[in-house]
Amino acid sequence: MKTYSISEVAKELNLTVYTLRYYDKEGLMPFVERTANGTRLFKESDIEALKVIECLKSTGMPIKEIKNFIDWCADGDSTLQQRYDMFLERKASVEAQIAELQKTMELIEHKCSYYKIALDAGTEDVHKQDKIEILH
Amino acid sequence: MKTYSISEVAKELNLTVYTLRYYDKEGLMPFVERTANGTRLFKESDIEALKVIECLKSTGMPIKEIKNFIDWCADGDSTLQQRYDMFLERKASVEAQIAELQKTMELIEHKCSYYKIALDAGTEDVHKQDKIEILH
DNA sequence: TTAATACCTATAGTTAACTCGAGGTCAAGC
DNA sequence: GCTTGACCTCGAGTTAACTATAGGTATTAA
Repeated sequence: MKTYSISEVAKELNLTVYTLRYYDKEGLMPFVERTANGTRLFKESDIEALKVIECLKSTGMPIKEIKNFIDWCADGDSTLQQRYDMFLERKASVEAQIAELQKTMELIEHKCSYYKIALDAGTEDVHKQDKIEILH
Repeated sequence: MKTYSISEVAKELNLTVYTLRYYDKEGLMPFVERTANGTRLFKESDIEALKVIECLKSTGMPIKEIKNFIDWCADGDSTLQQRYDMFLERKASVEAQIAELQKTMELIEHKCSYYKIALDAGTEDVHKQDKIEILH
């Protein structure tokens, strides 16, 4: 079975080898095997697992909680409920984050048009008839 | 003109007074006036400005960059272009973040249904005919 | 055979964004 | 007059997630 070195995996996942070793130290990669002298050998399935870890990280989940999930995976079927609940919770969290970003986007777009108008006029004074605001 | 104390503003914006003082120390609130003995007096417009700061923060912008923007605001019309460009850049960044979260959401939803099926079956083995994966 | 290169561990340092404690001022209420 | 509570500054401490360094081993290339 084909295996990959830590630097190959780092390149593939756009991480540094430092980061991967850090994740390992934090217990996120207990499944990665080693050679007799200690060098990590990543399997294809390990890379897939790391992609799931990256996915969880991109939802803003802290590493310690991701470790809980990894531990549950090793515990087998008795933790199916926890894992299901975790993903439902992640789903709700991501939905909330998207909603928040969309709300943020409204203000940003308002600022874009505000500054477009000011720039075309050459001065912010063009907005003086708006309710007074110091910072737009 | 009505003014607000730091704790009133903290409550309104869901921040702590520590955080507000920290922002001030970092130069995000040069416009907030003080009483003779040093107590901050927040105007309505200061609160509006802080909402813009919170908006920028929620786009992931670091405090030091937000400070640049605040400085530009104090510099007047000569910085209109920078401020416009900054908001265009924020807009692009937020769009990218939403797109990223939507991609994340796909995997999360896949995991939700994966675990729903496993949970109903009572075992993860129900997915054994899928391509072999260690971590789902 | 030696020199470069990729790997390893352990440990220390960095950065951002808070968070808190000590020590002090000041206005209001008893 | 004295206590309480909100405010202040300054500086130290915290936390997460890296990031880097030192010192060492093993494989490969000339």
